[in-house]
Amino acid sequence: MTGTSNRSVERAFRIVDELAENGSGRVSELAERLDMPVSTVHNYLQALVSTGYVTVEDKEYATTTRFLEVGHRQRHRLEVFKAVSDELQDIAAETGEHVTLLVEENDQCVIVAVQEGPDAVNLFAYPGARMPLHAAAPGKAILAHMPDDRVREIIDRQGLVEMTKRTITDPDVLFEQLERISEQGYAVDEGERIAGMVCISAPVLDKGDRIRGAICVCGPQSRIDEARREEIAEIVQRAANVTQVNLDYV
Amino acid sequence: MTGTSNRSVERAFRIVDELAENGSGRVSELAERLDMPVSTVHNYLQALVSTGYVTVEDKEYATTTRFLEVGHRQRHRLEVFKAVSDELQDIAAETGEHVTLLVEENDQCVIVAVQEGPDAVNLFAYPGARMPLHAAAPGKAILAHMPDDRVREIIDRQGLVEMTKRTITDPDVLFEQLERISEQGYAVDEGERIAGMVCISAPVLDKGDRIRGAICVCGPQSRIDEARREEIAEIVQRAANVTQVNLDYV
DNA sequence: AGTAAACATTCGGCTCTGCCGAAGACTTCT
DNA sequence: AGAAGTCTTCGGCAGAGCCGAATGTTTACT
Repeated sequence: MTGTSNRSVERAFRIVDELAENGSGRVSELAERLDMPVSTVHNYLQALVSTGYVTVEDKEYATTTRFLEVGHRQRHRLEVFKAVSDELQDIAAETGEHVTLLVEENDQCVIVAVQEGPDAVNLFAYPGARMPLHAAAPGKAILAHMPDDRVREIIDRQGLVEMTKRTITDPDVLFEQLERISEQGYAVDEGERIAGMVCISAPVLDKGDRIRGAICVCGPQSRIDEARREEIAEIVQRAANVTQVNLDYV
Repeated sequence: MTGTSNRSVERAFRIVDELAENGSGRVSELAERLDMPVSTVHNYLQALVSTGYVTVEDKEYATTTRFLEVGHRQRHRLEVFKAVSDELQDIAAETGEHVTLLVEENDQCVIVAVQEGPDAVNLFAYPGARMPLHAAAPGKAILAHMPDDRVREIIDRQGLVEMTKRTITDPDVLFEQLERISEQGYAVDEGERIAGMVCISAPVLDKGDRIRGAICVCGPQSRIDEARREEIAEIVQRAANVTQVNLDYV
């Protein structure tokens, strides 16, 4: 964990990040945005093209489907993804809402799979999308099953960023909630990440009680009252349970 | 297009490729496989970790979900992907088979989206998966709508690799088929890429008649006889047509 | 437990590579 | 046609990456 790095690698991926950010990318445009000399950016782009991770058409550079490929390959090796199999689709059909599978990675909560039910609201949710752990139901479900000092580390490094007026920003409040979540077996958030959205999420644990991910259902507040919330909680917990069992056979 | 490159970038992505290939990755293991000094590989991995594209847990290095993210972002900007919207799902439901959307990239045929119908055989098909253009129905559908000299260039660079006994390996035979495909509006292959598989594919063209991609249905030969084949051809062509129209509004 | 073997990580001095200014080719405006 | 902007090539220099060897750490075997 020393500061050992490699400028070229860093720069190459900064360029990739920039391309991913706003799809486009002409040489001088990138050079300006990244504050690098034009000829340098040009060199890097040449190199990236020759790796196959970037293409150029009419001087317009863009990332290729290699990223999709690498991403999907990794996902297929993710045990919790294999274990969840058709559960997401089943829940989506049963609840009609927006269903996701999420895992923790680098102190963040990352969507691994998305399944939209027939009534799903159009969230900006796609595999790979990230969010803070403290600011949504799945993240809280995950934190609730981590050792306390690990949670504290994450808070130290990432802070408790406010995403809406209802986001939990007080560590004490958070820890209190995590306690309750771990007891009741599922987490809820009401507009803590996106105003007007309710999310209900259950954790997936392995045999050693290590947290492996969370299954989450999201829908608009207007549609999800107290009663419906408990109904969904049941469904999500059941799916998490099935996944948990599957984990042993993947 | 000169040989200008950057060793560090090249090496970094060779490491990523290796990680993607077989998920695993300890330092010395990679060093051996890539024929690089251990300390060098170690340095690169450190650099890659600091970019966020690679993680390490217990000395085991792996690619992160960043790749998924970058891939999906790019896909969302791909016009033909947006235009196809729910068509794939509809075809999958209607035919019960394995349905894909593919595009050309760097002389290859790449899967962009997959939708499995209820009876779909389990192909090793995921977004980002690549195949030669000449060896399957979608690739042929795409080639059929490219200028002849472009096709010839691709053959020159890539050759006509034999994937099964039935793969087309003679340029003359290929050109003859492309002619017929372009006339009849769809392409078929019977075990040319995977023995025992039949694929039926229709091209998606834009207003300028430029080829943008292909929609493809795959199923086992046993289930797809002459009559069924024509039925599916109808369905695929209809979907391609809808997509084509949508292209103007995305 | 103790020892050995395998592996990961740090260090540092040498070399070669990435660096970028400037010039030259294109392209796109006015 | 000229001008302004952009892309690409070139080349000499500085410092970044390189990797052998030493050190620390884990694993495996006796």
